[in-house]
Amino acid sequence: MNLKQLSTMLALSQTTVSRALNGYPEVNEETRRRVMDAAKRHGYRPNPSARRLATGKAGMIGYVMPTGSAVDIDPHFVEFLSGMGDYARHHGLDLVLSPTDADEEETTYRRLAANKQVDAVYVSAPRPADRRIKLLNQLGLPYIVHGRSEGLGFDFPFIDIDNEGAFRQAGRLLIELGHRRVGLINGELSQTFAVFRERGLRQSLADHRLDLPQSLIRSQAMTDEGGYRAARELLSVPDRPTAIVCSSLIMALGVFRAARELGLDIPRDLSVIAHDDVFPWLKPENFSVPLATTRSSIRAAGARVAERLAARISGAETSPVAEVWPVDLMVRASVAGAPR
Amino acid sequence: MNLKQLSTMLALSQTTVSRALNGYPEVNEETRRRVMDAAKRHGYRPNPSARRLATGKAGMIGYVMPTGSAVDIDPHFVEFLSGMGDYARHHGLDLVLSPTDADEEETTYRRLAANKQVDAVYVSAPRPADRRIKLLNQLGLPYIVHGRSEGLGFDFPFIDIDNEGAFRQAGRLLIELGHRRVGLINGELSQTFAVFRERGLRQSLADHRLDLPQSLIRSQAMTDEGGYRAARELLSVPDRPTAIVCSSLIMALGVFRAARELGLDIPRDLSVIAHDDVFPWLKPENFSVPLATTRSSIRAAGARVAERLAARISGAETSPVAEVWPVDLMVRASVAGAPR
DNA sequence: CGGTCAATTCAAAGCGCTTTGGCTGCGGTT
DNA sequence: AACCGCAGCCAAAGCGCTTTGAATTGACCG
Repeated sequence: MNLKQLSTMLALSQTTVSRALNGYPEVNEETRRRVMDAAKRHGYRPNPSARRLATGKAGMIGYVMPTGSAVDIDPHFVEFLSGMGDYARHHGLDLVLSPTDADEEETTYRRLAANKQVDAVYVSAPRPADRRIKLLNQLGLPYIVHGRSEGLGFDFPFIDIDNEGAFRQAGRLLIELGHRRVGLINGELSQTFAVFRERGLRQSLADHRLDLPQSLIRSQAMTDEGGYRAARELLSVPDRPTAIVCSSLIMALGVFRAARELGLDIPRDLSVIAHDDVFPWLKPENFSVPLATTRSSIRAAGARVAERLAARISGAETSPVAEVWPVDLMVRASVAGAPR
Repeated sequence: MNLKQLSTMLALSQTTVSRALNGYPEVNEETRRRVMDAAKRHGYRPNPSARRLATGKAGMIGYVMPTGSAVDIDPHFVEFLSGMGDYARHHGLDLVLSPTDADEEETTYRRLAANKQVDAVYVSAPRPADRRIKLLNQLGLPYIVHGRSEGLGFDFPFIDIDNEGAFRQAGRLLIELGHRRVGLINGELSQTFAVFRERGLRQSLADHRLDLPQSLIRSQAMTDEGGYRAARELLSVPDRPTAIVCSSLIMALGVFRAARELGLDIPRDLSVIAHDDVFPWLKPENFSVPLATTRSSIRAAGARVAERLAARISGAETSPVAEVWPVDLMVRASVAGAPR
């Protein structure tokens, strides 16, 4: 069932039917009703390829997905995706993933833009001075960055959580509890969020004339094993930290394991705070000692990004709006006063 | 730069240029070279919408993604996706995710098929007698199922791992080690894989005239908390199992925690074997006691599904090929002889 | 009563590509 | 010398939709 068939069936022109369906005003209300009705009854659905060709709009949101044996997509991605799906579902948007070799990202963005394969894209895990953002800006393809980038020299639309504030809060709490040596187990510093988190923690310490020496920092892939290794290293020196702030729940698993192996009791000997992106399958309150966290739902962020992308596509949003979400500090049993 | 421009530029017809580019034989080799050359030099890329409209082929693989606040996409999905990406990337295929309310899946499949938005789809997490499979079969949209379904009354193309064999092996090992009471912490039985795993374990026990009573089985969502709860229940009775087989690494986290709380030593008091889908961020060898697993890379499966979908699209594969992958049993320190 | 205007409707021109159905030469046949 | 067959190329017809520019109609105006 296509437009032509439908319109002859109704003894109307394709023009009118098309307009009736797309809500144009210059169509008689009764005619519109007839058309809508017939369309529904015959299950008419406009062919998206044809529509795309005619309008140049794709009705899709794109994501350039770096892949390759060396690239691990982390589990945060799927939560974020769920969030985008939550929004997209109600707005007839589909999501297109374009898998790409890590070193061909640029080509892929260009292709998506040139072909108008998608109306907008989102950029995740931005790095400082991220080249993708520069490129997108120049291509004129609508986009939203999930996270932030620094040193780009222009404003761009993003949504991010207040990573700096989150870790500043975490640090402040620990200091108030008497901790003086606080360790940081972070994601890789090539990611902006990790830079911000370090900055936040450092600042809370500086506010109390305390230091965050390099020896107390580890920055690496956010895996269970990474957390474990880092914690072993930090905790195996004589002057070990009495508290650790850590960038993900998965890393925290490794931290707990390391503490156990070293015979350190949480929170008596070691306080731990981790950032929680809110996974349905791993919850901080279920850790062997309920884990204090800085919490922000990455899924909610996904939904919001989709919403803003839709706004940019429709032209409702045009300026480089910066949106920073506050982060909740959830105090749980894994923090306590510093051992003395 | 479009076909028309390119062809006038070359003083050739669109027909010839199109054919040259698409490798049709009725084009002079030298002409073809010239065309190819000019196309590359000017960065010509055929507009996919136009091509789609003309050919009816989409160049995309679809996935109907159930979403909604009640629906959690589990982290396996992203690994699977990575795998599809690994293949798709080299073959110019994009992936389209159509987020859908759980109860509108059927509509979405129909839409994808009717509009030819995608050339093929894959179906994940199949249930027994899965209606989606029935529907796809009838719609004539190429598809591959990742996993199996039973009781459909016809053959369909799928790829699955040998869940039954895996858990049979796991059971056999435990029995040989002297275990007589073996518990099962499974995913929900609405999923076919869970049915197969239970069947496999039951069979290994039956081979030795042993029973798998309902009291030793828990089937539920595969979360850390689920694993914990189930393990607490199984282990809190007087006649507790001496071994537990468990359907996922994430659940195993909860099992370990429960054992720790109950003062049970792994493997002295309790042997544990879990199924490992191979996550880069959580590895069985890094558990507090290295965890024995039945292992199969879900990412590899994703790549293979993409490959077979491509084959079905091109017509290279037509029959309902069933592909079942063997599963490796990785024996590690979490299993030992039964306590006596 | 001719003319104007707003409300509706329509025919037709694209959008950029693939594909059908020729057409043109030229070497080779008979 | 007339005829074939084939390699190579082309014009034009779609694919199904949106949108431009015009036509039609009836109400309303002076």
